[in-house]
Amino acid sequence: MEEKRRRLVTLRDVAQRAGVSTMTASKVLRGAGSISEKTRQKVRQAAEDLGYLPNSLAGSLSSRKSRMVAVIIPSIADVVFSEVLSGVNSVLRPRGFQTFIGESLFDPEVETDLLREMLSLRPAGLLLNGGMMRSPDAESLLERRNCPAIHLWDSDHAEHDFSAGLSHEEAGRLVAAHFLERNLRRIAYIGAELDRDLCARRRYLALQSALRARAIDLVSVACESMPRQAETGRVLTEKLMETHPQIEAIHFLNDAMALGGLSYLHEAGIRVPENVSVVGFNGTSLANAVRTRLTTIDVPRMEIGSVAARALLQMLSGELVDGRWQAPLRVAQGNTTPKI
Amino acid sequence: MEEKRRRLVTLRDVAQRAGVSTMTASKVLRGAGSISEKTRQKVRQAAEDLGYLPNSLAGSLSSRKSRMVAVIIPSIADVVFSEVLSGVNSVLRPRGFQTFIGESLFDPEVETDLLREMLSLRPAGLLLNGGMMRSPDAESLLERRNCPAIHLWDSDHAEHDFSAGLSHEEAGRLVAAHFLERNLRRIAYIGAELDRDLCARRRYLALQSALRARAIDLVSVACESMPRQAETGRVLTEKLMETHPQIEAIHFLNDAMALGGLSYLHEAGIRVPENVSVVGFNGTSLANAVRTRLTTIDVPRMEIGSVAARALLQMLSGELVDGRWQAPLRVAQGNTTPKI
DNA sequence: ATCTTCATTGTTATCGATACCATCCGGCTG
DNA sequence: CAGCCGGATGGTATCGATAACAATGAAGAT
Repeated sequence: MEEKRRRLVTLRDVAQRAGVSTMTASKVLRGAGSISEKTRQKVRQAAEDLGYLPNSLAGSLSSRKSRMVAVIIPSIADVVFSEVLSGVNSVLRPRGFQTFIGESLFDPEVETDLLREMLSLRPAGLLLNGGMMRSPDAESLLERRNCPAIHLWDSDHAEHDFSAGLSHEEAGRLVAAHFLERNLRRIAYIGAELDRDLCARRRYLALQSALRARAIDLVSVACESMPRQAETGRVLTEKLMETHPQIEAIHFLNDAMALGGLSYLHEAGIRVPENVSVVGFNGTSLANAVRTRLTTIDVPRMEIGSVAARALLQMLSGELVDGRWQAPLRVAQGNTTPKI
Repeated sequence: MEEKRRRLVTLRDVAQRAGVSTMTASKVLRGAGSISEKTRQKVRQAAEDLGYLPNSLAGSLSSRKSRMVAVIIPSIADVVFSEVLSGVNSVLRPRGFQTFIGESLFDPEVETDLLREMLSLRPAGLLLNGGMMRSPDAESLLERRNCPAIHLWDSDHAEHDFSAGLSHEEAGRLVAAHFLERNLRRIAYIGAELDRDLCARRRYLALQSALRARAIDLVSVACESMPRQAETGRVLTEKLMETHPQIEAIHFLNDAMALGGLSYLHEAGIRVPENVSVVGFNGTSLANAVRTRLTTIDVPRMEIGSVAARALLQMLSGELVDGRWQAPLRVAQGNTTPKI
């Protein structure tokens, strides 16, 4: 234990061993400035001999540059966001950037705290999940930031410097169109935590208003306090079918909830899609794994992440990126809605 | 853009505005030392007026302490690890620690790079996923670290300062016992990427050796290059049933692959569990969501994360934690294996 | 009235790097 | 041969905080 607390090797130690100044050693190890090949060798050798590990706290403080990128997403355990994250990582990691992940759990307070802590580390860039309530404190932190900020997941509103995501309104309309084309009229929506997830809410509202344009009322069964998981989908579907036995089609907040719903429908002897059609959202690998291939909206999650990351890199290299990138959306027809 | 590059407010600015020394301001904002209430007020007011955001790079450099914890897991997009991560976060976040996440993708090279970069940030602690190949460079980096390190996911071997995980050997034995109790004799294993995921491999080997003790040969169908997902499970199950049509039971690497397998069996008209029994691994929410409740091994993933995080906190506060924590395992009987 | 004493506040050095600029020196130009 | 040039190197200040200790001053003790 005592041994572990020993002072780590510093650049100065390396320089001394190589018989050069710290400045020279610094340049060699960063690959900056012009240094003779002989000196480079010496320094590199010394660094290796001593097992030198640079201290990037010191480096970043001094140069006022860092290779850390802060990312705030609602939930790590939700496949949807973790896949966006994978996309981000796949671009940033190979370029030597570290991503710093914060989990807001859809809570604006937590998000504000995270933002404060992360900005304290003076990251090179900021990736934020869109579609959340944002506290005034958070807004003011964002204004004071001195790094590019990119908005993920939501491209309906262009906030910050760049947005990469999908149009949740379009997604809602796509579902409406899908149902209408199939002459389904008695339609329901099942969701959860809509008070906090503004993106999901926007999909819901878009579906609702598209239906209302055809004089159709959308039945909604949502629970703010239950998790957005299969079990919740199951429970809410049961509740829906009891109160509205004549329903013909259900759109779920996500695929997991849709699967839960399917499982209830099956047990209740309700046939899909003959009696009830089901549409999920996300196009997760689940959707195809089950016996009944779920009709859902495919979202290119990895791509959203990688596009956002690339935009960030461009901004860091000085190019003035601006605007937004909108992911292409499509209905992936499974066999939980009738084919036409 | 120009505006964003302005110098941020420093502690000195705050101190000047409050009419005190930087040291005093520092103490107030950290809540250290003894400072009069009047001065505290002044400093806090000044900090708020200016929108002061501490620079933790400078703070950590100076105090040689940080509140960053580095975590390296194989994959963020895999629910299994992301749930462990959520457990970690749930403990560390409320205590003001930042987790720094690296994704190794089961690649030792990547892991080594990550380790180097993360240690460069001088984290307060290190959480590593067990059961991976580790390069010699990585080993030497680990030896030179000056922070506590904790092993996640694997508790068969106690490495580093503490391990929190499960016994993969026990898991393998549990599955063997489950099959044997049900008089299943023609048994197969389906997995992927076993060359890199040593934990999964250990489960497989434990199953194999437990069966061999009863003179039973385990049939194995594994593919190193395919992802450990539903689709792979489906494909490999098809392959298995073609070559070994007489098989009675299959254990899959994880629940997702098991679901893929179930979906194939169903389509091929093979009845579960009458003709073939299926056991997954993990106890993910999927397992219960589908019509056929999957028999699987329940692993308390969140708890593994939170136990590890608590152990880390204890070590940071000076208590000499040592040893390991082993997660309780149990077979969750679904209806993909016969009841007894 | 003088000396402690303790709470409060300030001074200086340092953490480990990089930025910026000065210096050195061998070779080339005129 | 002086003067200039540019590649190679080093010196010093600085980044923005904290550690360690010194200094201040008012209250209480003798």
